Amino acid sequence: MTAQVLLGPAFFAQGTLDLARALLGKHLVRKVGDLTLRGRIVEVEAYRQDGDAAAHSFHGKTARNAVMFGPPGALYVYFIYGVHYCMNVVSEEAGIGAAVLIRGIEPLAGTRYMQQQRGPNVKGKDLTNGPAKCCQAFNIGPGENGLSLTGDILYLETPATSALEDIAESPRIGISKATELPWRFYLEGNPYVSKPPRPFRNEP
DNA sequence: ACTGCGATGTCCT
DNA sequence: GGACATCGCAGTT
Repeated sequence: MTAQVLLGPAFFAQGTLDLARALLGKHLVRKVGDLTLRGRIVEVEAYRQDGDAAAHSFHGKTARNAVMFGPPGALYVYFIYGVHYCMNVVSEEAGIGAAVLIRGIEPLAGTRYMQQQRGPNVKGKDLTNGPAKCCQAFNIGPGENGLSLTGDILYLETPATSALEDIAESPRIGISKATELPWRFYLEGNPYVSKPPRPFRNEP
Protein backbone atom coordinates (compact mmCIF):
# COMPACT_ATOMS: atom_id res chain seq x y z
CA MET A 1 0.00 0.00 0.00
CA THR A 2 1.53 3.26 -1.08
CA ALA A 3 0.82 6.50 0.68
CA GLN A 4 -0.99 9.18 -1.28
CA VAL A 5 -0.94 12.86 -0.46
CA LEU A 6 -4.27 14.64 -0.61
CA LEU A 7 -4.14 18.07 -2.24
CA GLY A 8 -5.68 20.88 -0.20
CA PRO A 9 -6.83 24.43 -0.89
CA ALA A 10 -3.32 25.92 -1.02
CA PHE A 11 -2.45 23.80 -4.06
CA PHE A 12 -5.25 25.28 -6.14
CA ALA A 13 -4.62 28.92 -5.24
CA GLN A 14 -1.48 29.23 -7.39
CA GLY A 15 -1.31 30.97 -10.75
CA THR A 16 -3.06 29.31 -13.66
CA LEU A 17 0.02 28.36 -15.69
CA ASP A 18 1.76 27.00 -12.60
CA LEU A 19 -1.33 25.04 -11.63
CA ALA A 20 -1.66 23.64 -15.14
CA ARG A 21 1.85 22.22 -15.00
CA ALA A 22 1.40 21.04 -11.42
CA LEU A 23 -1.75 19.11 -12.29
CA LEU A 24 0.14 16.80 -14.66
CA GLY A 25 0.70 13.42 -13.03
CA LYS A 26 -1.78 14.07 -10.22
CA HIS A 27 -4.57 11.59 -9.62
CA LEU A 28 -8.22 12.55 -10.03
CA VAL A 29 -10.31 10.45 -7.66
CA ARG A 30 -14.08 10.12 -7.67
CA LYS A 31 -16.19 7.87 -5.47
CA VAL A 32 -19.31 6.48 -7.08
CA GLY A 33 -21.15 4.49 -4.44
CA ASP A 34 -18.71 1.80 -3.28
CA LEU A 35 -16.58 2.23 -6.35
CA THR A 36 -13.44 4.36 -6.65
CA LEU A 37 -12.59 5.88 -10.01
CA ARG A 38 -8.98 6.96 -10.33
CA GLY A 39 -7.04 8.41 -13.22
CA ARG A 40 -3.76 10.17 -13.84
CA ILE A 41 -3.96 13.61 -15.45
CA VAL A 42 -1.77 13.64 -18.57
CA GLU A 43 -2.95 16.67 -20.58
CA VAL A 44 -4.27 20.12 -19.60
CA GLU A 45 -4.82 23.61 -21.00
CA ALA A 46 -4.72 26.94 -19.14
CA TYR A 47 -7.38 29.66 -19.61
CA ARG A 48 -7.08 33.09 -18.04
CA GLN A 49 -9.34 36.09 -17.87
CA ASP A 50 -6.82 38.77 -18.75
CA GLY A 51 -5.91 39.10 -22.41
CA ASP A 52 -7.07 35.60 -23.33
CA ALA A 53 -9.94 35.87 -25.82
CA ALA A 54 -10.32 32.09 -25.89
CA ALA A 55 -11.29 31.92 -22.21
CA HIS A 56 -14.97 31.69 -21.32
CA SER A 57 -14.33 34.35 -18.69
CA PHE A 58 -12.88 36.87 -21.18
CA HIS A 59 -16.16 38.80 -21.56
CA GLY A 60 -16.97 38.66 -17.86
CA LYS A 61 -19.14 36.59 -15.59
CA THR A 62 -22.25 34.81 -16.93
CA ALA A 63 -24.55 32.10 -15.64
CA ARG A 64 -22.50 29.45 -17.38
CA ASN A 65 -19.01 30.51 -16.32
CA ALA A 66 -19.80 31.76 -12.80
CA VAL A 67 -17.85 28.93 -11.17
CA MET A 68 -14.66 30.17 -12.86
CA PHE A 69 -14.95 33.35 -10.79
CA GLY A 70 -15.41 31.50 -7.52
CA PRO A 71 -12.82 30.09 -5.12
CA PRO A 72 -9.96 27.97 -6.49
CA GLY A 73 -10.23 24.20 -6.28
CA ALA A 74 -13.79 24.07 -7.60
CA LEU A 75 -14.73 21.96 -10.61
CA TYR A 76 -16.03 24.04 -13.53
CA VAL A 77 -18.14 21.89 -15.86
CA TYR A 78 -19.44 23.38 -19.09
CA PHE A 79 -21.64 22.15 -21.93
CA ILE A 80 -20.21 22.53 -25.43
CA TYR A 81 -21.45 22.01 -28.98
CA GLY A 82 -24.84 21.12 -27.58
CA VAL A 83 -23.58 17.62 -26.88
CA HIS A 84 -20.55 17.31 -24.62
CA TYR A 85 -19.34 18.26 -21.16
CA CYS A 86 -15.80 19.33 -20.27
CA MET A 87 -14.25 19.81 -16.84
CA ASN A 88 -11.84 22.40 -15.51
CA VAL A 89 -10.03 23.01 -12.25
CA VAL A 90 -10.61 26.59 -11.07
CA SER A 91 -7.40 28.49 -10.33
CA GLU A 92 -6.43 31.93 -8.95
CA GLU A 93 -8.16 33.75 -6.14
CA ALA A 94 -11.94 34.21 -6.02
CA GLY A 95 -13.04 37.03 -8.32
CA ILE A 96 -10.65 36.11 -11.12
CA GLY A 97 -12.10 33.97 -13.91
CA ALA A 98 -9.42 31.39 -14.65
CA ALA A 99 -9.25 27.62 -14.86
CA VAL A 100 -7.36 24.62 -16.23
CA LEU A 101 -9.12 22.30 -18.68
CA ILE A 102 -8.55 18.57 -18.16
CA ARG A 103 -7.99 17.09 -21.62
CA GLY A 104 -6.49 13.67 -21.05
CA ILE A 105 -6.52 11.08 -18.25
CA GLU A 106 -4.79 7.72 -17.91
CA PRO A 107 -7.27 5.33 -16.23
CA LEU A 108 -5.90 3.59 -13.13
CA ALA A 109 -8.93 2.21 -11.26
CA GLY A 110 -12.61 1.73 -12.00
CA THR A 111 -11.88 1.22 -15.69
CA ARG A 112 -14.75 -1.25 -15.95
CA TYR A 113 -17.17 1.50 -14.90
CA MET A 114 -15.51 3.95 -17.28
CA GLN A 115 -15.90 1.47 -20.11
CA GLN A 116 -19.62 1.16 -19.35
CA GLN A 117 -19.94 4.94 -19.35
CA ARG A 118 -18.18 5.30 -22.69
CA GLY A 119 -20.00 2.49 -24.45
CA PRO A 120 -19.18 -0.90 -25.95
CA ASN A 121 -17.62 0.39 -29.17
CA VAL A 122 -14.92 2.40 -27.41
CA LYS A 123 -11.52 0.75 -27.13
CA GLY A 124 -8.12 1.42 -25.63
CA LYS A 125 -6.91 5.00 -25.40
CA ASP A 126 -10.24 6.34 -26.69
CA LEU A 127 -11.60 5.72 -23.19
CA THR A 128 -10.23 9.04 -21.88
CA ASN A 129 -8.01 10.76 -24.48
CA GLY A 130 -10.10 13.93 -24.79
CA PRO A 131 -11.87 16.45 -22.55
CA ALA A 132 -15.43 15.27 -23.17
CA LYS A 133 -14.33 11.64 -23.05
CA CYS A 134 -12.89 12.19 -19.57
CA CYS A 135 -16.18 13.65 -18.36
CA GLN A 136 -18.18 10.77 -19.77
CA ALA A 137 -15.86 8.16 -18.28
CA PHE A 138 -15.97 9.76 -14.82
CA ASN A 139 -19.70 10.54 -15.18
CA ILE A 140 -19.06 14.26 -14.70
CA GLY A 141 -21.97 16.47 -15.77
CA PRO A 142 -23.95 19.52 -14.69
CA GLY A 143 -24.53 17.97 -11.27
CA GLU A 144 -20.80 18.24 -10.53
CA ASN A 145 -20.41 21.87 -11.64
CA GLY A 146 -19.10 23.93 -8.73
CA LEU A 147 -18.17 20.98 -6.50
CA SER A 148 -14.97 21.41 -4.52
CA LEU A 149 -12.08 19.14 -5.40
CA THR A 150 -11.13 19.05 -1.74
CA GLY A 151 -14.20 17.02 -0.77
CA ASP A 152 -14.60 13.40 0.33
CA ILE A 153 -15.93 11.95 -2.90
CA LEU A 154 -14.11 14.12 -5.41
CA TYR A 155 -10.47 15.10 -4.87
CA LEU A 156 -6.92 15.09 -6.18
CA GLU A 157 -3.90 13.24 -4.87
CA THR A 158 -0.18 13.29 -5.44
CA PRO A 159 0.87 9.70 -6.13
CA ALA A 160 3.56 8.21 -3.92
CA THR A 161 5.58 7.27 -6.95
CA SER A 162 6.15 10.64 -8.46
CA ALA A 163 8.17 9.61 -11.52
CA LEU A 164 6.97 11.86 -14.30
CA GLU A 165 7.47 11.90 -18.03
CA ASP A 166 8.84 15.09 -19.58
CA ILE A 167 6.34 17.94 -19.74
CA ALA A 168 5.76 19.16 -23.31
CA GLU A 169 3.88 22.30 -24.34
CA SER A 170 2.02 23.30 -27.49
CA PRO A 171 -0.69 25.68 -28.69
CA ARG A 172 -4.14 24.88 -27.34
CA ILE A 173 -6.49 22.66 -29.32
CA GLY A 174 -9.60 23.87 -31.10
CA ILE A 175 -8.92 27.59 -30.62
CA SER A 176 -9.50 29.94 -33.52
CA LYS A 177 -10.51 33.33 -32.17
CA ALA A 178 -7.64 34.07 -29.84
CA THR A 179 -4.04 34.82 -30.56
CA GLU A 180 -2.70 31.40 -29.83
CA LEU A 181 -0.54 30.80 -26.82
CA PRO A 182 1.51 27.73 -25.85
CA TRP A 183 -0.75 26.97 -22.90
CA ARG A 184 -1.38 23.31 -23.51
CA PHE A 185 0.76 21.03 -21.37
CA TYR A 186 1.04 17.27 -21.59
CA LEU A 187 3.19 14.32 -20.59
CA GLU A 188 5.46 13.40 -23.46
CA GLY A 189 4.62 10.09 -25.06
CA ASN A 190 1.61 9.22 -22.92
CA PRO A 191 -1.02 7.44 -25.06
CA TYR A 192 -3.92 9.21 -23.33
CA VAL A 193 -2.88 12.62 -24.66
CA SER A 194 -5.73 13.65 -26.98
CA LYS A 195 -3.64 14.65 -29.97
CA PRO A 196 -0.11 13.33 -30.24
CA PRO A 197 2.60 15.80 -31.19
CA ARG A 198 2.90 16.37 -34.89
CA PRO A 199 5.68 14.28 -36.40
CA PHE A 200 8.60 16.15 -37.85
CA ARG A 201 8.60 16.64 -41.59
CA ASN A 202 11.50 17.86 -43.67
CA GLU A 203 9.39 19.86 -46.10
CA PRO A 204 5.82 21.09 -46.14
C1' DA B 1 -4.67 7.27 -43.17
C1' DC B 2 -7.54 11.40 -43.93
C1' DT B 3 -11.76 14.46 -44.68
C1' DG B 4 -16.46 16.06 -43.96
C1' DC B 5 -20.43 16.41 -41.21
C1' DG B 6 -24.23 16.15 -37.76
C1' DA B 7 -25.44 16.61 -33.00
C1' DT B 8 -27.37 21.40 -30.65
C1' DG B 9 -27.16 24.64 -25.55
C1' DT B 10 -25.22 28.94 -24.41
C1' DC B 11 -23.40 33.20 -25.41
C1' DC B 12 -22.08 36.48 -28.76
C1' DT B 13 -22.95 40.48 -32.36
C1' DG C 1 -27.77 34.10 -37.07
C1' DG C 2 -23.19 32.26 -36.07
C1' DA C 3 -19.45 30.49 -33.34
C1' DC C 4 -17.95 27.34 -30.06
C1' DA C 5 -12.05 24.75 -25.15
C1' DT C 6 -15.84 18.02 -29.18
C1' DC C 7 -16.79 13.49 -30.63
C1' DG C 8 -18.09 9.60 -33.50
C1' DC C 9 -19.53 8.08 -37.78
C1' DA C 10 -19.44 7.64 -42.89
C1' DG C 11 -17.06 7.92 -47.00
C1' DT C 12 -12.88 8.37 -49.48
C1' DT C 13 -7.48 7.79 -50.58
